[in-house]
Amino acid sequence: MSATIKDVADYAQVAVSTVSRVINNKDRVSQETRDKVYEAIEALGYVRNNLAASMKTGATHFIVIVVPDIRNEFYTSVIRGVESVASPRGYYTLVYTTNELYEKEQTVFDGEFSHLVDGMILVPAKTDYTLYQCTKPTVIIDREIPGSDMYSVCVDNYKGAVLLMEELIRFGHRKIAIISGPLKFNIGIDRMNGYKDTLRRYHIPVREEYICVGEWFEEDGYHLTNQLLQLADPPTAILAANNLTCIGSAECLCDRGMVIGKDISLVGFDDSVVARYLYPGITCIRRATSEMGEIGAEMLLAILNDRKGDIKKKKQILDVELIERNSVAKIE
Amino acid sequence: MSATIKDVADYAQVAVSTVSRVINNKDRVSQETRDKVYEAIEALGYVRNNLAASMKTGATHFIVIVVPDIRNEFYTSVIRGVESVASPRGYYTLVYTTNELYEKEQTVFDGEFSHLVDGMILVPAKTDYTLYQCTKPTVIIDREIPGSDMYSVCVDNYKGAVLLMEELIRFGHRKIAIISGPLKFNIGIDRMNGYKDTLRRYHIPVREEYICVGEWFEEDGYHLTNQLLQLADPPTAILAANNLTCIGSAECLCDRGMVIGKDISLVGFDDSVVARYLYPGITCIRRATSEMGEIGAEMLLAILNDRKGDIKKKKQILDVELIERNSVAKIE
DNA sequence: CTGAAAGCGCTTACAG
DNA sequence: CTGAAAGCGCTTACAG
Repeated sequence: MSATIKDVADYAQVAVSTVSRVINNKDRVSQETRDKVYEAIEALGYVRNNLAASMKTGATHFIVIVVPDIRNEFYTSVIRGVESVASPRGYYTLVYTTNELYEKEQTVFDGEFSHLVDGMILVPAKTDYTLYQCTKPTVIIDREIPGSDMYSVCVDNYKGAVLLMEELIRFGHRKIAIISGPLKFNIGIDRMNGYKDTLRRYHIPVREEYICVGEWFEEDGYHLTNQLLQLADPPTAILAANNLTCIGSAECLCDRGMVIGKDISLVGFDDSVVARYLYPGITCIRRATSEMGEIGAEMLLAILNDRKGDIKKKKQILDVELIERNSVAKIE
Repeated sequence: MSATIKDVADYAQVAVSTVSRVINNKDRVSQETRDKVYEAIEALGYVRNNLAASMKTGATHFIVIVVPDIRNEFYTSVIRGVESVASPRGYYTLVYTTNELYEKEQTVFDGEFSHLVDGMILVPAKTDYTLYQCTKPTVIIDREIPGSDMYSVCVDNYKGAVLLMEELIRFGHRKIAIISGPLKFNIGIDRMNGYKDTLRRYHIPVREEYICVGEWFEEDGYHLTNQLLQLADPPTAILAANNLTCIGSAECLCDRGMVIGKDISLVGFDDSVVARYLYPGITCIRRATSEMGEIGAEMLLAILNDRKGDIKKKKQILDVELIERNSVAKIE
């Protein structure tokens, strides 16, 4: 087994409390004994068991970021953002994937992790977070639970949808469909409202058959697109309300031999490798993903270090931006 | 603070050892006291501090998977594979990203994590792992350190390169370049050997100017492709030896207005979203990524649970497969 | 079947 | 400046 603080103390012929003092740089310790201790540590290859320490101090210096799916580049960007601020501050970031399984999210909240981490950053998959209030400090990313008062950082989803709609309308589209996920969180609700409000503002009738609500997955994008194309009066443009549905939609279009940006128009919420590289490039909304992670981590660390005062706003809303590519055809 | 085993014991009016027995299902405990304990647990919302428990038992039931970059879908697939076998066996999987920073890998090896986890799965970024031998049980994924005797699971890199080369040659190519990463690990060495050996086998001269060695990143793929195209006698086909260099190469080609599969041919090692969706679809080698994670996790759990006998081979080599798409032009 | 006690590897008042 | 002791939340022989 690896050496313990006791081994070091014996080797250096001092008390364990002295060893503890030098490795924690606390109190005054004479240079002489300090040297002896370092020598012992070196000789024994000692590395402190932080977990044992945390039993006394209460702080583990671990934070966990919980995401629904690690293969979605949106989440990995957020993770990178979190790590980039946590690491230099001396916090380890653990990644936990729920794989969209409710039981796994439950696990986190029930506290299995709560002894391991000082706080968490959460991209929730489900909307029921009452239970969640009672555990460690937490910051929510991306999805806001309507009515909750938790710390959170989101983007301006409404504006994103509006920008997309205005772009389509500018190109002459009036038969515009939307493919969205569930209307439970802000991300569903706000984007849908942006869609409908913009139509109304331009006096374009809202047609129920153009509004598709599935889950946020690729397969939903695919089969809802299929469904739209079978309509008697199919849309000329589709707004896919997240990265996966956009990919699924594009896939469906390709499989049917339709050329995006010519035969049909497609715009997406969220940039992605696919949106970027799929010919001819898909016009979409870019939001500050890694920045969401960074800001979320800043908030969490502020809470953990009793600097709540540093947080100007409990709920941050970041701006979004339209990336124009070539997926929108001109309608005469 | 949350309730402890002592709180539960007090509430149920039994000894802490008794509580420990019922939550661990050890020894005989009368149904009556068992009920009392469960009642107390319920009432207090007790959840056991596994970390405290691990101080006595020595087992944390955490494993960590260390990857260089969490945004690379190859790694995330491996992670999914690991999780899918660890989770049902009662192990938590932690993800740790080194972001290609040597110091961070060092950290893991130096043992900061070793008290937290029972074992690790590692996709190494650097080749120097002598130090690494002395910590917790470990399984290496993807990259083999030449000469090491560690547990590992890799793919048949040599065969992959050969399949790609034969495909190009079948289409009439003789001026074939390769873009590779460093020739330190098996993944660099074996693929390069597959490239050269196949050329020789078909009596095609190996031209030094067609052999590009950079890092494994997108930007390397980009600028090495640029370099190749500026040659007096540029290649008609490029073999990009991993997913990122392939993406970078494709990007460069697009930026120069060249049509892949017509003006030039490109094949890649590793499938990816981009290879799949980038018009016209890039022919590449698919390897069993999540399976690598699964097998690695199986091995690690076998070691942790004293079932080393279940491991038939200390070093597993998985097969690869050619995915034909439309990125190879016919040379007359 | 159940309890009292020791100990896992640390930290932190409390003395000196 | 340094040491002895208590305690963090558990588990596990050892008694009874």
